[in-house]
Amino acid sequence: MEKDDFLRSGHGREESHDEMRKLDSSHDDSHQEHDHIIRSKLDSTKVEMDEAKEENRRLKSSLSKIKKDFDILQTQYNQLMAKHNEPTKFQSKGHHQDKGEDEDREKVNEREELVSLSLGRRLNSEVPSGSNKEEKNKDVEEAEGDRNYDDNEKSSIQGLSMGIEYKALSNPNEKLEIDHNQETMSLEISNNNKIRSQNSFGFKNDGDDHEDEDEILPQNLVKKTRVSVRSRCETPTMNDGCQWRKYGQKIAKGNPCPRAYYRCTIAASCPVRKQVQRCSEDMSILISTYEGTHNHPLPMSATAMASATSAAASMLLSGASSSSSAAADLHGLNFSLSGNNITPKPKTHFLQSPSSSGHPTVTLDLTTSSSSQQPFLSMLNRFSSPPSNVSRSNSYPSTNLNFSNNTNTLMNWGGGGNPSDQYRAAYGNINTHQQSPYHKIIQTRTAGSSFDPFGRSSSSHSPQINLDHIGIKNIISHQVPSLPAETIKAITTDPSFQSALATALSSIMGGDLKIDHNVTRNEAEKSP
DNA sequence: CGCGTTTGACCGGCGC
DNA sequence: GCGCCGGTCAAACGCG
Repeated sequence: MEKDDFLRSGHGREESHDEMRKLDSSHDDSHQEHDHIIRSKLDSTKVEMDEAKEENRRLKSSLSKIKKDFDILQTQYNQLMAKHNEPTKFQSKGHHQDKGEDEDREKVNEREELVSLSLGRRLNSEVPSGSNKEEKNKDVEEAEGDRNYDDNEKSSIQGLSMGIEYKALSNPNEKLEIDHNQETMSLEISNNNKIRSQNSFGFKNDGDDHEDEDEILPQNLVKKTRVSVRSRCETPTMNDGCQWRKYGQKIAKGNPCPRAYYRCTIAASCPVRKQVQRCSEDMSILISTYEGTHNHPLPMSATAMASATSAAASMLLSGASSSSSAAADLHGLNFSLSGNNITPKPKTHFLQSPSSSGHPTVTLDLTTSSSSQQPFLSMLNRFSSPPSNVSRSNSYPSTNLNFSNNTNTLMNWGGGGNPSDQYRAAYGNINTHQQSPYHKIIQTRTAGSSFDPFGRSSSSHSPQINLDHIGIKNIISHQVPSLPAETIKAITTDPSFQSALATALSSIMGGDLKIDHNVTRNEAEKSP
């Protein structure tokens, strides 16, 4: 039936063309021509039917994979929930090193092997100085509770946890095929703070678990963690779809270009700040640095960047941050990691960038030219508002979503064409109940409520899985260990991580319909 | 007139 | 304690 809808929706225009032609032919009274037309029409329809069948088959297999993944995650989630219901099991152990503790540790490790993009950082100042294990358990419990926090409570737990609706790619390694754009990107992570982390992949940064027990208070990290995006951008600012108000400008030392300070104005109480500065070495490079967590739903046009930055931040927190220097490829993103306390910065201009201020900073470097980086950037652009040089009255974000049918992979937003057509392709299908292959996904996503790509899902009823609860838990403290590059690569190339990130991006893009429709105004940001 | 930007003043952290 | 620097504030200003 989907196939029929597909055929009807996809080829209606052709049919009407043929109708016209039919009329013309009847005018000529040429039966031969008429037969020929019908035959050719039959042929083309046949071909299209075959294509539709093929498409259908692909989608079916994708669906089954998704189902399978979902079952697995569901099981794991249930296991976690069960474990969380027995908190004493972990808490009462303290520093004792007995066999039971080892068992618990194994369980924790087992649990942490699950897919997660936990970016949670908490402002709670009552973080006990107890054992790491206790803190870890507490983290899990708090993460569990995050979903239920209201806004007030959120303010005290400004996590970067990504509440991600489960909508996995059928294949984590599937590339996001998106048409090309002018900008390219890679990801670079630097960390100016001394950070030690333990992550879900079963490694620790070094053996000094017992030294430096005085960890950085989470609130410090919340305040200081930043995600910096470097992009080649001719316009004064890179439009990320969010709404910003400039509140200051400063000439930073070492860079003749002024640094502009923006704050998010979508919500009055939104703590998110952004700094925009041109790179002194290459004026065509724009460095946008984001800090904080949106405490409100974002327009779809802003979610791509927000999710990208949150994903990058997750890497920072998941141990990748505390690395020396490494690089990896993540769904077309080049993740290169650096900790400037350990190794020379791979790019000197970082010293002049806003990330040099001592904050743990994740930098998304969109400036390196790599075809594999195109998809992600295209994604950002696709969901961004028109350039800021368009008239402000017309600066509502254009959603260039295209869930067109002629896709070879599950995640294909390509197709180009004019944005309104793409919008129709994406939403028209939904409104007219002509199911695009992604209709169900969109519906599922729409069923959920708002989503904060920087932070957490604000819905507790939607069929979302906050990956906070199913995997990586990180403990960040003062010391920057030197994580082997292989380890970092292992993180970023981990299929689970890739899949989670891709899922995050895809779910955000596919699912913020509700949010987007609620957004009544989203001006393109003005140039500083 | 309202809203956003500009820009000098101010504040706090950090290093010496 | 002092100076430097990054970051923020808020009055003045400009624009639609």
